[in-house]
Amino acid sequence: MAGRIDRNRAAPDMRGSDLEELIGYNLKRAYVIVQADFRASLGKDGLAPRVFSALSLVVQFPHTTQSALARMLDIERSGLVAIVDELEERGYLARTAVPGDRRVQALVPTTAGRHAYADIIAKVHAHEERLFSGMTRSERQSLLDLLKKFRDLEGQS
Amino acid sequence: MAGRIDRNRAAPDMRGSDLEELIGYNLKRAYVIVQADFRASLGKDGLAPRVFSALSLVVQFPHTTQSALARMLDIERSGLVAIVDELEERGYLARTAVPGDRRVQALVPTTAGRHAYADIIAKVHAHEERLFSGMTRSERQSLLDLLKKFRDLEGQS
DNA sequence: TTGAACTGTTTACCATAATAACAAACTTGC
DNA sequence: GCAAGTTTGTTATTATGGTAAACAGTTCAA
Repeated sequence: MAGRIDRNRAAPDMRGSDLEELIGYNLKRAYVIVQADFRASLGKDGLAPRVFSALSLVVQFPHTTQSALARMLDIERSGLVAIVDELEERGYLARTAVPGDRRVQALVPTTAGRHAYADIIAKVHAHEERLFSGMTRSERQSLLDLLKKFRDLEGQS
Repeated sequence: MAGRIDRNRAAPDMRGSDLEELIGYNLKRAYVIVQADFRASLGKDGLAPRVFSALSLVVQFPHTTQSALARMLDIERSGLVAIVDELEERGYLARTAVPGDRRVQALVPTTAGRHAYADIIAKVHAHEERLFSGMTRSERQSLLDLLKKFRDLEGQS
């Protein structure tokens, strides 16, 4: 144990490092964990997080346009095309013509889409329940509230 | 205002949606905001977040190997090669031979690397200070603590 | 001493996203 | 009414960040 290079297989302890005290770094690490578990929970052929979030909004706010959806998700509308394509291919929504404006196509969930969403949101809730089971209800609520507060403060881009 | 499709340019209000109550979704949105501001704070030719985090650990834990560093950052060691290459090209660290094991190359920060890191960490602290200025000191500490607690619980992958 | 394991590395690949350009459709100012 | 500007959905291109598989050289353990 003298003068040897540390060659442990376990992750070395970084406690007290600058990194560990940065919110940004911890946010990223936490996000990676949650995202990986989300995917695992929805299975190999499950919806990717971004596709899920689009479906969620289409189910809860039917007849929104792609542009409006992109603004809600805060992504470019060009990026939404592939997401909507996938949801349409899965039969979860339809692009429907809007009388009065031939540019836009309102996004309408199908019955299958609403049913699939009900199943999926249940799995997602179970995933968060399991993943955060080591934290108390009030700790989870605090975390959620703090994240929302931060987004409210900085989100008016 | 009757029967018309919502065509506002501003981001529609998603308050009360399922998405807004998911920790994972809020985590991601917060992460995207912080990461974008991080990059903006370090400028066009500044270090990317992952390169910064590698430099941080090399400065604070000199003579670690690439494998150990990859475990600390929880990324694949193949992915670390390009990061270490960049830091070496910038003259911030050196790969040095380790007597007794010709496989490993200990990562040692240069004097320039330590000075650069001091500058950069100051900018990073200023960035977080500015970004979270809408939250009280104790709110920020709570957020940090909750994120660390979550990582501690789930991090033993 | 032979087989297993570890290190750094390259190559290939995948996922997520932004940017730029475009045609079609709509709106506005005159 | 009409020209100029704007919005919508779309494609193509590019950047980024990461994993997986394979490999040669080296070390370790039975």
